[in-house]
Amino acid sequence: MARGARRSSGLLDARSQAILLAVIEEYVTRAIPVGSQTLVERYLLGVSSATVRNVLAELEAEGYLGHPHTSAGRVPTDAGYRFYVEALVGEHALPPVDQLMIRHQFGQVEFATDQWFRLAATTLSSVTHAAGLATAAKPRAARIRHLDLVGIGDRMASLIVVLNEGSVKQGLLTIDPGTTADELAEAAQRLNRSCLGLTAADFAERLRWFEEAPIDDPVFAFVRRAGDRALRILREFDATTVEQLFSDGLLHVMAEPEFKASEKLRRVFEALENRQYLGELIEDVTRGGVTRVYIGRENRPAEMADVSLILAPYGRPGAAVGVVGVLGPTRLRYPQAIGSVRFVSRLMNDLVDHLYA
Amino acid sequence: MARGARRSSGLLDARSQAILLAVIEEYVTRAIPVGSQTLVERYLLGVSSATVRNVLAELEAEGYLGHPHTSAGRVPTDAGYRFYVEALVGEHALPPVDQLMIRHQFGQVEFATDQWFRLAATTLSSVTHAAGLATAAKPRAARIRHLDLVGIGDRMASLIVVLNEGSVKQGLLTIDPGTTADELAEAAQRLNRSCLGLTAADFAERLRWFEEAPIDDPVFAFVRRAGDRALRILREFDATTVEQLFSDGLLHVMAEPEFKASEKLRRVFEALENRQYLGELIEDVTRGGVTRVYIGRENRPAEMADVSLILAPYGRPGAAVGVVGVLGPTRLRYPQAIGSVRFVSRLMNDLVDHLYA
DNA sequence: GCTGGCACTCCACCAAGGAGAGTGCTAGCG
DNA sequence: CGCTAGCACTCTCCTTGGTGGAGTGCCAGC
Repeated sequence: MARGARRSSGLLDARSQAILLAVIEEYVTRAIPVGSQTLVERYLLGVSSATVRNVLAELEAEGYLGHPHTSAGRVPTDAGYRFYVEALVGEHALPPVDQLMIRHQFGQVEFATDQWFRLAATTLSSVTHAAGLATAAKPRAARIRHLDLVGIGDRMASLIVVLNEGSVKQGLLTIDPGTTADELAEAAQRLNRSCLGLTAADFAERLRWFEEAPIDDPVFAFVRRAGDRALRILREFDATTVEQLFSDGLLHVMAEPEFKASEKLRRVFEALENRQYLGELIEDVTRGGVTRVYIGRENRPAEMADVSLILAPYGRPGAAVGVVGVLGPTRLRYPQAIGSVRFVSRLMNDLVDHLYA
Repeated sequence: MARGARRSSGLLDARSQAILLAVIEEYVTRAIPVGSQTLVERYLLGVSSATVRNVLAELEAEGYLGHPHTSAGRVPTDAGYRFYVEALVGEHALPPVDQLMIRHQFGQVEFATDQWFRLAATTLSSVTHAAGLATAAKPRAARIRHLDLVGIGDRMASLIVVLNEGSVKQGLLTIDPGTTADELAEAAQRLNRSCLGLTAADFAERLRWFEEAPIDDPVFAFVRRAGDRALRILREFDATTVEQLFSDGLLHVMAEPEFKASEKLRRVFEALENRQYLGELIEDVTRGGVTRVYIGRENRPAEMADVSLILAPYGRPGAAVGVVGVLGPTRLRYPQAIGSVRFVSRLMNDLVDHLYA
């Protein structure tokens, strides 16, 4: 029997696909289980509701649709969404007007690196009506581009570390009262000469070499101390998987009917807060170098079973990489969301490229 | 009639106060309206439930208690909490063990200014089980302490601006390809010489003075451009009321029974997101210089009618000030929360003081 | 002025029942 | 042989009505 053969192969004929598509789009917009009647009325399928019911039953057997209870309409399963994303729709480009608006906004912060990531999160959130996520671009191993020492008050100095990808870190350092600005500058210069372009590992080596130098020079002792502090900053930076995560619009998700009046979303937030899983995903995505979609239970943590994530990498694989994306209910406008995420990731790519051009 | 006189004066005798206290503490811990029976059973008041009922009726007439419906127990009103905070309990100091733990945590980030604020928010959140808030210390008018220019790639330079209170801002700048590190350093030095300690207004003046200098010197033109960029950074900094707001533990609030399954909290978040009202409060608190408690409807925006805020200033009024605090349901453990907030604000004070010692 | 007693009120909870939506199945049609 | 019309069935949702219980307000008596 042809039908049996098709079922086991997992392929769907055109009509089944059309109906699956209709179910998903209907469910995504209305958030209520969809029945055969509705489909016939709204999607002009040219067949009767009974026929549609037969097809729906098949789609359910294949695992693409589910049933909240016996006499309810159909709801897409994670597998249904997966098929939808991969075979049925792919990606929708952002409307040109949105593209223009977003480009404009990014244009305004072109020279303020620290705002890029925040803006990426905000933009994605407002365009997709889901939560927007963005991590700062982070190199696998930071290199020092520049060091500076600035006196703050009488017994404190601020150690400023500029990393190769352009981000700036800062730490405090105690100094002897009476240390002059010139002495600080001198110390900074010495450090700069000896540590430019070094990673934490190399820098540690270099400092060990310092260690063997004579101790009696007070400036030298200070240089060593500042070096230690810089090394610590560097190591802390390397150690964190997700340096900074910006998120915006978690409220949007909160407003979705499936999360109204429910404990679920709180769990999701909690899972997000500890960064563990997100860190892994980001690792995944940056390593893979392509946009990834994680639907519902495809997320390992149980708390994330009701949300989907779309993540895209940006940056230069050799130098520094980050991730942008959205988080929303599994009932997500995937084509639009994927398009938006990829658009923003390309924009971020361009911005980061400028830094290395 | 003495009772009538007392009622109009708004003063309460010892027993009424004891009962009001009992109602509030009971309600704060159990989150269910409290009846006369419960009070007699749990608080050993030495009188019968009927007497308690009479007192409760008086307290309600005075406006300290409310009634969800005719046959329900009593619930404190905002005025009730207000009286409780001002006349009945005041502030509870944090348990020494918590103090020690918090001091320890702050000790670990003593030299990483950018982590102070985040830690303050996190700490307050975990100690009070409400949302913790903290703004970075911000001077009324920023002054430049130090400028630096660092080449990034071939046609970009990072402009680093260290402000007087120690925070570091950063912006990008295009440069002519082939500009050497020495030229950048030279430009930075020139800027430093002429703008040290200036506010945005003074700096603008100085730059105007630059304007009139001969244009043909290419380094000079660049210095001018970098100056403009620095000025913009300075002005942006001055313009924002709340430079950075760290919050943590909004989840705690979400878990409270009054917000479970309700739209209310989402509104609160939204009201928080636009920073308008919070900015005003912070202005209030820093100007007043003392810890303030805003209970329920005392908050102007209607969305905030169900939450209370406790905010305390820290920093040096002349130099830089910030705010720490908590946000929770009106049903809050005020004494503990106030104590915690003030403790953390004192800690932050000490930290900031180090910068100016 | 306090207390015990009592009638009253109102919510929370549960069960019953009807409307509605949607299904699965079957017989019949082209 | 696939599609369709019809129909019985199922399950949710909503409304309705009834009950128990918690808590109040008031009154008479100590």
